[in-house]
Amino acid sequence: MPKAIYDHIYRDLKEKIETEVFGYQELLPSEHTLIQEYGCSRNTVRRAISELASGGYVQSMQGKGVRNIYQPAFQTAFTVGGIESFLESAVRNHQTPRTKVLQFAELEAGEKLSRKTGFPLGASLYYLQRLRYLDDTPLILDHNYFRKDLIPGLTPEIAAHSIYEYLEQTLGFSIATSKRTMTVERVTQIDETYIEMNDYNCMAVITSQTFNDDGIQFEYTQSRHRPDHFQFQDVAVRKKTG
Amino acid sequence: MPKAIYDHIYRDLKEKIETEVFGYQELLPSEHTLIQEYGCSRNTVRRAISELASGGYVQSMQGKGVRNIYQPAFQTAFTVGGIESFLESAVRNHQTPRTKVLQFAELEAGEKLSRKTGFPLGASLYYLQRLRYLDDTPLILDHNYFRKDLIPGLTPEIAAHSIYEYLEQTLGFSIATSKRTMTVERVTQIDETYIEMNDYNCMAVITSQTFNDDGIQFEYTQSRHRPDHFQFQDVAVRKKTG
DNA sequence: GCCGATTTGTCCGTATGTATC
DNA sequence: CGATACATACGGACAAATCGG
Repeated sequence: MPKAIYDHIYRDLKEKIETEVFGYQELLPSEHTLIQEYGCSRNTVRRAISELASGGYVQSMQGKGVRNIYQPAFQTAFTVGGIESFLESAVRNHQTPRTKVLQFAELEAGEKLSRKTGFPLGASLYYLQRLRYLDDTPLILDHNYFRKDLIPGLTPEIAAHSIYEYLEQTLGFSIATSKRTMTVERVTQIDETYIEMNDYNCMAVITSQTFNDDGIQFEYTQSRHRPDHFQFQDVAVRKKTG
Repeated sequence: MPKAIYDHIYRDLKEKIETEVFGYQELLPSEHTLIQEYGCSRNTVRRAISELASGGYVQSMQGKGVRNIYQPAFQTAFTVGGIESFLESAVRNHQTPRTKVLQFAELEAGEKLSRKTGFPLGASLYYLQRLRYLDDTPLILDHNYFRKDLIPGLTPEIAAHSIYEYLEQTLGFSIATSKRTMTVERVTQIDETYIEMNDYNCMAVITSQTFNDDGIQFEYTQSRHRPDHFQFQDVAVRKKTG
């Protein structure tokens, strides 16, 4: 719960951009002006602007100003921007989520699994298979591996609701960084068993390693999406070559 | 070409992480120590660390330190992290790139095209269709739209080499922000004409809008990849809910 | 549990450089 | 050329979280 000043300014400017108080291609007020408006230091204003820039809202131009590059018409519904649980994403998109736990097992990370997941050799893991429904249509098949020692008391009931909520609310444990890889893979027997593929022979696959706020990896997940309901957005900023 | 101090520190620490001078899960030297080592201010050190964090190299923990979360074994070859041209990406992955220009046309942005691409209504555009080979195998089919007024003198010959290089080297014009969307779509007739699909009936599609350093969108591209050679990596950081 | 030392997080004010207009 | 705007960097202050004694 950041009540930091820079975060307040960030949210305020973001909202003004989203509601088109500042139009597309317009310049934002100068740093000097914003300092007056918010009654804070230059660093604080700059931090807020810098976060807007990394989110693709604005672009700073030395000597010129800060341009709004946010196009409201391009904001599509089903996004997977930051770290977001299935439940949170569904709610944000006004969809009804449901989860069916297909498998709930415990196992140990052998050499092969350790190399694949990034968990230390011999780690005790939960393995879950979960089918995710949106508005009663099965669309996503998840294979989750969690470190057992970091998630005490995980049950199929919790897994059917929201593991992230359990982590954050009950265990007071927060998610910090997630490294993800997106690929396209052929459908498997299991995919076809649970998901109506409509002739698609591929799945959109997100493989992720997730770290808690101590920098310890507690999750490895392969999330297999039906292609026609998959979308992933991203903003990249070019590094100056030097 | 940033010769900024923070960038020097960033690169230095990044290399020490990549070459395992700092091991996975270890703590980096404290800010205080780094200040001594580099003989600079705390803000400068913090900026370097902050960039490492957003790249998924480290994670800061208040009161504890900064943990290295970089796993060398997980660095796969074919990545599409930041903004990178086809040519640059191929070189980085030690592959031989080749481009064949299939179409080179000029057209005007009508209402439909304007809505699709984000270009202003009536803008004069170049439309290109390009087939991209890696090690002599056709793998990617690009549909590019460029704003003609921003890219004077574009020719099929330039398009066959590298448009980005032309922009940066010849026009002295730099790329700043790119907004991208990844989806999976069914193969089209055109895809199948040029790319050997091996029974795949989908393509991995990256749709991107790219802005120059004046914050003006100069490009809209749909890049269609054969699934078995597509991979996209990403690092996300969880925002504290508040 | 308390306290002090350490470490990161936030914020301020200022100075100087660079690019634009 | 001077004025404006963003970029980099410094040094200092205080807060918050952690850790060891």
